[in-house]
Amino acid sequence: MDKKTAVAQLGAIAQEARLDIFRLLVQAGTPGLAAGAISETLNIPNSTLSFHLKELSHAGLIAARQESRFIYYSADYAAMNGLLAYLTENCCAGDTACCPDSYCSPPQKG
Amino acid sequence: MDKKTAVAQLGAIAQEARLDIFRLLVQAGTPGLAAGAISETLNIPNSTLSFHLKELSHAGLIAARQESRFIYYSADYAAMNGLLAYLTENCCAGDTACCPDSYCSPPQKG
DNA sequence: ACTATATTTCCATAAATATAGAAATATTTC
DNA sequence: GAAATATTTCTATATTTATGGAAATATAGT
Repeated sequence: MDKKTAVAQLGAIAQEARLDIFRLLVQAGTPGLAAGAISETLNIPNSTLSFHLKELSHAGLIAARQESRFIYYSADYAAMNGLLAYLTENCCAGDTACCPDSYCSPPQKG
Repeated sequence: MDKKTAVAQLGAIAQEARLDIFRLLVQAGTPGLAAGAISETLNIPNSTLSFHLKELSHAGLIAARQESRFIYYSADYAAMNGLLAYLTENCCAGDTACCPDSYCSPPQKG
């Protein structure tokens, strides 16, 4: 994981609207949701939503796929897991027991 | 986990210098590091470092403890794990098998 | 109380980001 | 090809954030 990438991805979700969007997609699973459905669910105007979707997409946290007139957005789970692993990498100098939950991770390549 | 808190915490580490600082402290373990040691290790001017430490601290991601003339900063692992759990909460509508790694989590209270 | 060390606050400047209406683009159906 | 639906781009404005030098504050030893 590249540091610039991590900063971009964290910045992408460090914003209320985008955090809502991302979590909604994380919970929606691989099929994802159409832009209109997201807009309705979260009550975000189209132009604003479009701006935020582009930010998330540009950061690599979500993917878009066109299907007829709709564009479906879905969470990129591999990217999400990569980011979480980067944050917890080599936690407590490798002593994973120091973390109460299961998030500590050994060092990653890259 | 409160949404505003999550945004504040993500915003705190969505910045190169602060991400470096946070990861350094995550790896340093519970004893933490003195401000001067962080400044030297990461080559960040004192005033700039102080600003960033305050941001991280205010977001609740790190804790400070005074010891003689030094102020030791350390990662708040519970906060970190809470944030990660918030991001992955109810991943894929509860089907944790959809995530390749071990980050998916069931819904949390709050 | 003087000196040295550690850290923070003050300040001004520079840069990045969020918002949403209106217009534009793309796709499907008739 | 016109009408309807879905989404994006353009635009302007308002707000937030990052940087580091210089001065201020705090703690410890002599």
